This record gives sequence, structure tokens and C-alpha cells, in this order.
Amino acid sequence: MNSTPISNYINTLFPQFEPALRTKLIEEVTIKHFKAGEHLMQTGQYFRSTVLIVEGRVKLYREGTDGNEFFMYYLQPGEACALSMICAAKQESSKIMGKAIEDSTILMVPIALMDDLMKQYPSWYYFVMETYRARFEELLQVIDGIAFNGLDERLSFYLQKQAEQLETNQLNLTHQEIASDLNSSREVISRLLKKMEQKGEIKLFRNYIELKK
Amino acid sequence: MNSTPISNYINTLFPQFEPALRTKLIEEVTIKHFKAGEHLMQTGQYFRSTVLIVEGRVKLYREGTDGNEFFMYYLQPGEACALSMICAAKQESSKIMGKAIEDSTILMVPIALMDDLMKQYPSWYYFVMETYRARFEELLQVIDGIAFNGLDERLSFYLQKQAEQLETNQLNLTHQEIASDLNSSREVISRLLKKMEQKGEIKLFRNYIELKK
DNA sequence: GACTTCGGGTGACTTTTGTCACCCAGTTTT
DNA sequence: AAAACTGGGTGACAAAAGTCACCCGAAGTC
Repeated sequence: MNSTPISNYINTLFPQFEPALRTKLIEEVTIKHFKAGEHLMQTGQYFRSTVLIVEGRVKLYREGTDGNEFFMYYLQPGEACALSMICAAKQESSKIMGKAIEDSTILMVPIALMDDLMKQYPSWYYFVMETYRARFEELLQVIDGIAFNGLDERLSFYLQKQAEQLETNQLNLTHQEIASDLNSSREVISRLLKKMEQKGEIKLFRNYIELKK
Repeated sequence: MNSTPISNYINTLFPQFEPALRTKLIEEVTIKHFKAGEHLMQTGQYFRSTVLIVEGRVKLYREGTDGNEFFMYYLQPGEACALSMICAAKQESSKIMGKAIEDSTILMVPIALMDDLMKQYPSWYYFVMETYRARFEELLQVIDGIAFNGLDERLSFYLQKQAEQLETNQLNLTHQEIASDLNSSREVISRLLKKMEQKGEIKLFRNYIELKK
């Protein structure tokens, strides 16, 4: 294995893949770059590849009919987009939207390869299963949030998750951004944040929020 | 192939399976019966098998921490429980609850078999992928419903879905049952149903609701 | 320095949803 | 037949969330 950018990504981010699978992938995948803010996939778009994230960070949204965007979860380097697998396999269009929030790099695995990979490489099969499992769990948690919790709890949970994902307690989020991720309105979020500040859970600044504890 | 109950189920409900796979399944699965109202799986329970529904009808719920049950979707004969596949594969516990609403029969495919089936029988592999895809879509629709719609729209949608599933316009549902499926309260549902009746969309009776059009 | 934009704060009000209390009419039990 | 239970209706009220109007100050632009 020589040391191209692609082989580096695959060898460092997917060490669990058996060597033959890594070689195969290095030969077959194509690489693609996105700038922060760019959309990776639009509602209604068809996939011709399964997507592996290798650099940056991608936010996945569900789009409502009225143009609302409801935040679901993040994808990180080393993770795959479960929907791209599913939709690619069935040639169906996606009903979700992905946005790079940092400059990001992805590898595209042609769908024509999927069946072979699944049959020939157990570690790929396990990776796919684990991807499904993880995303399924994530969706169930999203459902929990909106089905059982009030906006205040969802907000709290949202901030925690952001902090974990971005690995910092200084969240560079405007109230407006939070509001649209949670499909609410700025004023409501502002008020709830104020309450959280009074309870000492966070500290508010212009353009960022500091999480306590 | 002789004609046991199991072989009948498999041959009639899964005709897309290649003959060798059907033979294999007929040898390996075990059969289980549930009476209407019984729980198939409880929150926290571990799966040792993947579940195929062959008779009856199963309702799947997500359970909240406070004991609430949030209805997600139905499983019908010929369908598999996606979560049982995922959880079985990873030996994880389920966080959902399944309830038979009719007397139901299921086939249990031991998890030990899963890897082999996936590798040896393309039609099994496609079946599993299709199951994931369908359930994923269904979860996304559930999210749409609670994220973007008011209770009135959700109720409307819920009634439509019930009618489709149960293949009748006479829905034998009490207001209380609807309320708990939607994680709301009886009074609210009663009021919304009244409004729908005034708009001529439904007709209300004791113990059942008649869908118009 | 004046102006504009952006992020945020706030009070007043509305809508939606949940809750409480109580009622009523069938149906079932005793 | 009386009592109890079930499914449903209703008014009054409370809480949560969304909306509107407007304000303010910080930062960027001209």
C-alpha cells in the first residue's frame, strides 16, 4: 500500500477492515471535498454511491414540506451515511439533507460494489450492520426527544450533544441557529436559555454559549 | 418440501426466497404464538433471534422513561422486525415494545444463522436490506409527524394509517387508545375528533369511528 | 461619525395542548 | 333494579409554545 490521501484515510480511519478490503476500497473509491456550509445531499437526490466521512463534520437534517429543517444527528470521520447505503441499494431518492459544517472530505463507494463487499468481506458487513444499528438508535432517540420531552429538555439535551460532538464547552451557536435546528423560534429559545442561565447551567455571551459542568 | 405449518408460512409469505434458503429456514426456525394483547418483546429484553411475522398483526411502540408508550408502526405477515435483526446482530437490548393486537404467529431465526444466511443467500440479503430501508423510512415519517405537524394533522394521519393497515373504515378504537398511541390525552383527542366530525371527515360512534372517503 | 446589520431581550397576546372536575348514557355486574 | 363501570362530552383553567412589535447595543460599513 502506497501512501495516497485515500489510502491514508482508509488505513487510519478504518483499521478494523481486513487488509484485502482496504486494498479493494483504495482502488475503487473516489474522493470529494466540501467547503463548510455546502450541502452534500439534497432532498430528492438519488445516490449512486455510499458515503464515508473521512474529514470534517456533517450535519444531517430532515426536511419538512414547508422548508423547515429538523436536525437529526452528526456524522463524523470514520462513519458512513446509513441512508446513502439504503437508498443506494434500492435506487431510491433521499428525503434528508446533509450539510458540511466544517470543510469536509468524503469517500464515495460505488453502489455496484456494495453486494460484492458485503459477501466477500465480513468486516465490511459488520461495519454496515453497525452503521444501521447506530443510526437506528439515533433516530429512536430523536423520537424520544420530541415525543416525550418539552422544548426545555430538548434544548438542554441538544446543547449537551453539541458540546460532546464539537468537543468544547464554548458553543458558537446563535439563538436563531438553535431555534431552526429544533424547529422552534428564536424568542422561545432565547427565553429558555435565559432560564438555564438563571439556573446556572450555562452562561450566555454574544455569539456563543458557555456550558457549565 | 413437505407441508408443515412452518413450511406453509415460508413458502406462501416469502416466495421471493430462493428454494435453498426456504429449505434452510424450514429446518432451522422455531415457531411461536401470541394471543391478542400479549407483549412480544419488552423494553430492555435481549434478542436471541430475528423475528419474522407470519400471522396476525403487531404494533411497535417506543417506551418513554415515564412509562408512556408512543406508537411507531405496525408489522404484518411477511415482514421482519428490523430491530430484532440489529439488536440480535450486536447482542444489544431493545428499547422498544411490541404488542400483538391480533392472535399472532412468528418465526424465530436464530442469530447464529444470520451471518451465514447473509453470505449464502442473496435473496435473504436483499430482504434484510429492504427491511432496514422500509423501517428507516417509517421512522423518518414518524419524526416528520411529530416535528412538523400539529396534533390535529397527526391524528388525521394516524386514522388514515390505521384504516390502511386494518383494511377497514370502521376503526374499533377508543379515544383513550388513540390518545395513548399519540401520547396525548383523551379529552384533547375527543375534541379534535369532534372537529373532524363537524368538517365531515369522520363519523363518531360509541366504540368505533367511521372514516369518510 | 452616521448608518446598517446582527444577535439578542422583552412584554403582550394567541394558539395549542394538557388538566381538572364533573356530567351523561349505555352496558355489565350483582 | 340498583350499582358500578366504560366511553365519551364539556367548561374552565393552566402551561407551553409561537407570534408580533419593538427595543437595545455591538460590530461592521460607508
